Amino acid sequence: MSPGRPRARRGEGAALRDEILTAARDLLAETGSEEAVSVRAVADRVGVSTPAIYLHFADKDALLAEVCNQVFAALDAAMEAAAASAEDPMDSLRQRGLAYVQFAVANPEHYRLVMMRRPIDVESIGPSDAMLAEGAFAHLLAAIRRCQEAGLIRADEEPFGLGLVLWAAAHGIASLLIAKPGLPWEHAGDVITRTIDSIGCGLMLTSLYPDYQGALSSLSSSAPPAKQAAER
Amino acid sequence: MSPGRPRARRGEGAALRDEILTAARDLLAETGSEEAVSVRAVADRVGVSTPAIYLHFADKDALLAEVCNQVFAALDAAMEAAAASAEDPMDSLRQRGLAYVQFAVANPEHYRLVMMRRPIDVESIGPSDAMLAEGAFAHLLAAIRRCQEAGLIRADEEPFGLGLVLWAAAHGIASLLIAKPGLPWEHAGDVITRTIDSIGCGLMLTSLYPDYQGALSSLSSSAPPAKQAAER
DNA sequence: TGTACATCAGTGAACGCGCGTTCACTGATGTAC
DNA sequence: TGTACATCAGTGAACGCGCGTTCACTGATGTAC
Repeated sequence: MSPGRPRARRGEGAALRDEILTAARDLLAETGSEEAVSVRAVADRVGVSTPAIYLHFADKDALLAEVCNQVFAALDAAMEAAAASAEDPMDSLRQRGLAYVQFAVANPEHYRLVMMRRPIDVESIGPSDAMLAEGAFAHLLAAIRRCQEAGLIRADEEPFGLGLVLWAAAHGIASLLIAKPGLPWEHAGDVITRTIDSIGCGLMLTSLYPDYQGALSSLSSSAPPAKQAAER
Repeated sequence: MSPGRPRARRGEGAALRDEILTAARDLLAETGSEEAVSVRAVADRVGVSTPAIYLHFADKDALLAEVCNQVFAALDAAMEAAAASAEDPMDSLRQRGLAYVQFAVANPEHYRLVMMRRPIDVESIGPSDAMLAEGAFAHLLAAIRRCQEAGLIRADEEPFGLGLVLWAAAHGIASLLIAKPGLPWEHAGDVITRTIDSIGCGLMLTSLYPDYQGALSSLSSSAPPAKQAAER
């Protein structure tokens, strides 16, 4: 910190705030460890003394909360970009799922921060109201509604419930990839597409056919001879 | 620690080891926070001085590793018990999934410890070799094979890949419930069964019908009029 | 145009805290002779 | 049967560390008169 960075001009103190947030994000990415993101480490990386952080954030939690908001925004942007190239409403859900997992794998410690942490405030914390109200989840719900309007999912289904199902499915793969990198993920791509296909087509089936068991077994009567293959 | 617990007899020092493990598990459950499980806190709860822990465990990591093993064993036991009452091989998978999520919700901090932690050792750690070799995952693979033998899933599918899909699906719900308790989970049960049904029947469909898209649309031609419902 | 002064954007040093771990020790228990 | 002694199962005090946060301060920047 010997030479240090130049002191900001009168009205430009807020510029440091952005640098602090960027430093925190970079530290997460480079160290791959939330513990490495201490107030001291962030200040050091910016080239500023430790107490300077407190000129811009009330405390460490406030700093991390703002990082969370930025990560959620980036996740949303990634999913929207992927969905833009979708061919139809159902493919839009699929592309979102793929983009979700890819984002998590590309930014594991960021993902861990926003989706795998113990909630600080057990009561009040929805999953960051911003995410629900205008973020990635809201966009997912809109995509589900478009599927309903296209007749691909029953219109009397509650989009919120379906959204949770899809979110949980994508989150399952993403967080398992992050928490258990030692698993033999050679065919991780297969697991992802397989899950998405299963969930997607299972969703359509159970949604279009309340009696999906019957539909399935009527299909099974003309199914390929899986049993014989098993008996080889 | 003033009166303390009686000192163990000559050959009985190992009894303290079990008490330490139990104390660590109880602390996790009661505080709901891994940070609360310090070597000091564990020793205090057992009624023993802090260095006494080191007579039975090389360091804190070794202690936590043993707790992990116990939690994995308990998870396996819960799933096996649930599967015992299954009606058929497919229902066995379903019961395992339900039991998995129930275990996680009932023991959130234990689940977090074994399934949501950053891996200590990035390289060597498989997901605890014990789990893969003889634990819950191995039992899941066996259950999948029984489905294949019954002709419910194609025999030429790789059970390991399907196992990952199912594990990820259950883990998705479990870890989302734990990490985001603030979400409106009023119908958590619906999300669970909905996911299990979707995955299960999607798995059967995509597995029995490589051309599941065709099968789905042939079904769709005789589908209930979802489109009209959407147009009301 | 010059100067006193308020304010803004920081700094350096220190606070108390809890942590994992180590060290030198103690005292009861059992065993060898 | 008695006693010296090795060992086992611990204890008490202390180590250094990094953490979040606070306090009193400094010095450049702009403004009022």
